[in-house]
Amino acid sequence: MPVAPNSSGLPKREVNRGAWTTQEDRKLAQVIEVHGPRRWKAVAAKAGLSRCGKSCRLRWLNYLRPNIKRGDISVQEEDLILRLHKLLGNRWSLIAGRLPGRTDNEIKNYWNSHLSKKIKHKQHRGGRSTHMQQDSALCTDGATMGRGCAAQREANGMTNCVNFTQDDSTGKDPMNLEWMSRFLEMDESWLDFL
DNA sequence: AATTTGCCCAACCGCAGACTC
DNA sequence: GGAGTCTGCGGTTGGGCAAAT
Repeated sequence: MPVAPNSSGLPKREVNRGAWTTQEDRKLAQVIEVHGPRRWKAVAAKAGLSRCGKSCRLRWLNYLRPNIKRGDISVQEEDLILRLHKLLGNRWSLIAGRLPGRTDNEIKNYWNSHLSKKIKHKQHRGGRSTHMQQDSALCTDGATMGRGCAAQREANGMTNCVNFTQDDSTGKDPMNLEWMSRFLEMDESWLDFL
């Protein structure tokens, strides 16, 4: 009975899974240093790792990439996440793109473990006037809204006023959190139209 | 001290769009 | 234009750990 290939094309049995070892990290970092962070399948092969390309990419983006900030999300960052989520929905990569050094995975985890609970808790205590509550009114369930809600807004041309790209996700973006925070304050006005 | 429960986060999976031939 | 491959994204899972019992 042949082993069914996974999405990377490699037989499941031959692919290493689970936590990365420091040795694997080192090998991956070395290859990326030489060949750059692209052609992930080739990177995995060159590094001699029994990992699929996707796994290598994820490891690089979420852990090995330079300028990564880990843990200790500040109050300012948290506020920014809340505001951006209100505008963009579960578009974690876009939100992460506005938070230098933060990854989409980290923000997604932070949202799911901290902020979504905060919002629920706040909602439970009554009142629907804060922007956090508006958020849940816009997108009833953060976990299921996903691309749909944000895509809907894109279809309505609502993201035109906020031209987000991910090119600056490495932290080179000159825009700082304070600027973005102030911008979002202004931008909230369009929510009244919803 | 042992077991259970709940939380956090790294990693995986499936899908869709972009790219290449 | 179409098929195959690659890349990026968001949702979900499961292992490890700490707190609670």
